Amino acid sequence: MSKVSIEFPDGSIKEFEKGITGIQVAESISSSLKKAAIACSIDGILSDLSKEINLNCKFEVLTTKNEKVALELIRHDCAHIMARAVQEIWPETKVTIGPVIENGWFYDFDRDEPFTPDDLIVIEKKMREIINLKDPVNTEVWDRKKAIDYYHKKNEPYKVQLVKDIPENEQISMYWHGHWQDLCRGPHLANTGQVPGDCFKLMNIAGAYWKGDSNNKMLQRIYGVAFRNKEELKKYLVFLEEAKKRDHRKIAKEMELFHMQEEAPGMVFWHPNGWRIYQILQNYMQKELERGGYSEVKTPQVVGRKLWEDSGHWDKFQEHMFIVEVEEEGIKEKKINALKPMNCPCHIQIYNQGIKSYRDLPLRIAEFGSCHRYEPSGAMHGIMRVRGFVQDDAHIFCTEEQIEDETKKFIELLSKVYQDLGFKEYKIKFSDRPEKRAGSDETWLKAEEALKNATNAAGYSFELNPGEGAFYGPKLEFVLTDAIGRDWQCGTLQVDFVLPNRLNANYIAMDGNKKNVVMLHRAILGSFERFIGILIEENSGNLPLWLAPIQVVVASVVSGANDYAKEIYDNLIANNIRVKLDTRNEKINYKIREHSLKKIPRIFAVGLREVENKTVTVRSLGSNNTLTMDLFEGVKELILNCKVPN
RNA sequence: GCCUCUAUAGCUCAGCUGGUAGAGCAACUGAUUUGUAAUCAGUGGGUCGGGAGUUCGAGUCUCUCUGGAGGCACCA
Repeated sequence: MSKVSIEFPDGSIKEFEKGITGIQVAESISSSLKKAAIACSIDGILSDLSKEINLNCKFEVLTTKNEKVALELIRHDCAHIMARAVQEIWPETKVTIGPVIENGWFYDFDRDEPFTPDDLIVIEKKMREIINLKDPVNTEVWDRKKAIDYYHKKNEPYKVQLVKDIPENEQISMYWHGHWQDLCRGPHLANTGQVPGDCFKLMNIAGAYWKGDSNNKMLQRIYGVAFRNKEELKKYLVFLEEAKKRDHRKIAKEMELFHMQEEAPGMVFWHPNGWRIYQILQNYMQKELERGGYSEVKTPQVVGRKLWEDSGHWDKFQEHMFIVEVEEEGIKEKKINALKPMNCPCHIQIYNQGIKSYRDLPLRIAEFGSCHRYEPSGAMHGIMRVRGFVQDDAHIFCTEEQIEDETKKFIELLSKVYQDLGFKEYKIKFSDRPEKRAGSDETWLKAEEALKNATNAAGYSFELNPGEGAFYGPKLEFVLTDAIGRDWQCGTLQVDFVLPNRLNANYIAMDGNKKNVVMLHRAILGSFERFIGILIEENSGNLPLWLAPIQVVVASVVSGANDYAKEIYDNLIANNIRVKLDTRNEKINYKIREHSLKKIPRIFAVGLREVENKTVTVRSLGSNNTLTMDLFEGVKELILNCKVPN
């Protein structure tokens, strides 16, 4: 009998008899090479191990070296096992797709009855039963027509559609474990028993449109998470619990930052503490913008319909604007206005006052622009996505030649600001032309190239986000994540050749001819609301001193120290420190606990010892140690640490 | 907007299969002068998100509206 040689990832090569099955291979190798999951690669195409091996092939064995792949396979097979479980319990259920995602998988089903949270428990139980069957996995490549007929007979209309959508040059690969069948390109574990039965959990049920299109039927999606072992699963679930504690909506209550209520959905009622943070941020941004060569302006809230029609926003976003109708004297028809959903057309109005020369460019117009958008009810999320918000908006009017330099300057400014605010890492995404757009392809190409080249020239890399650009131009997105890892676009830079043309924003070029100006839309924070939300979650509410609404509490230990405490308080007030005085007749433990829960970064505790020695005992949030220092030194140190970054 | 879930005192939550609401914290009053994450005692506070229905009777069941959560879709 002839032999096959198999190369393992650790470099070793072993010979096996031809015809050996993948499982036999797995069983014959040392446990260090063997992991729960094992897959093989034949001619570079990953396939399952249960297939007989008759060729010389290169194995990819999933050892600890390749944990990532192993985990992918576990999650992938969990999706199949879950779909099988669902169909075994509710045979009328139609299956659709079930990909691996971060931390787990989901599978979309079509079934008339909705799944309930209790059903998840039942499904989980069934999944464990299936795992215990250790059904071997089989795959076969099928002819397209055969597959379509098969799914027709089986009454799986979604699978028929999926097969039809597979490109002509791709194989139709069919997959079985036991008698249960699915359409899948693989790869898979050798048998269902290789999924550790205690390392997955079904998380939640959600609606999702077939093919992601809201015109299609809504399917029922079940999300699950899976890990290599019980400990990792537990770790993940603990992480989720911890992340909930960092939720900005929860912390905002604890710190008394803001509230929202039924009468104004999606609008923020800022309380003194929250408004403090807001103002500190705004003052900081103002200073940075001033230094960056921007001029601040203020434009109207209510603007007539015509301007939005001219800009193209009316056409695309009409239903998402707050419309203000006014009955004007002597005019029969009501005048239709919109609460401004953005600032760009207004800034162009300022630009358009008077004739601009190339010598005026680049012209940077900034506004802390209050905007209102009638967001769909399901889109709103705490203060991260709201209907009334303020952008740190600016538009840079420049020539084509200036795009690169302005992009570079902008990214530098943005990274400085993010650094100052404690964000060392952020994703940059590049979004190019969407399906529905204004402007010619030629214009788009020009804009996309300009933005890409400028970003590259500035030394930054980005990931592609195809088709996600604004309707008037491509954009760079600067993405931060919240406590549970959801992405939020904060900063943005957009190149726009379209709006200046629609709204006649021109300049006189060096050669004396009139030219359309180029407009760069940009924001660093994005909106104060979203950014503050992210800031809270990033820090669990423990803001750096310069951003904290209350920086320090002076707390007396006994009433005999109250006068001294007041003296320190006055001193700090005079030094512009945001300070509170606590001379209540309470134990110092009580005061420490209360102020710590409110996330106040520093506590100055003073008792009779401090009165006598003219000292303060300083406690920093999160530290169990206290430090007694000379009063003068203590105040000096505090003032130094409260300084706004420069 | 769509799917699922959810809404009980200021906050966090309990209230089983329907019999007109409970706890802790907070608040208020009094006592306590206290050394780094809760001092003690007492008092007040809700008609159970709004509306309708079923029922002798609804916080508890049904419908509907509104808000919120998790997704999907959307995101100028």
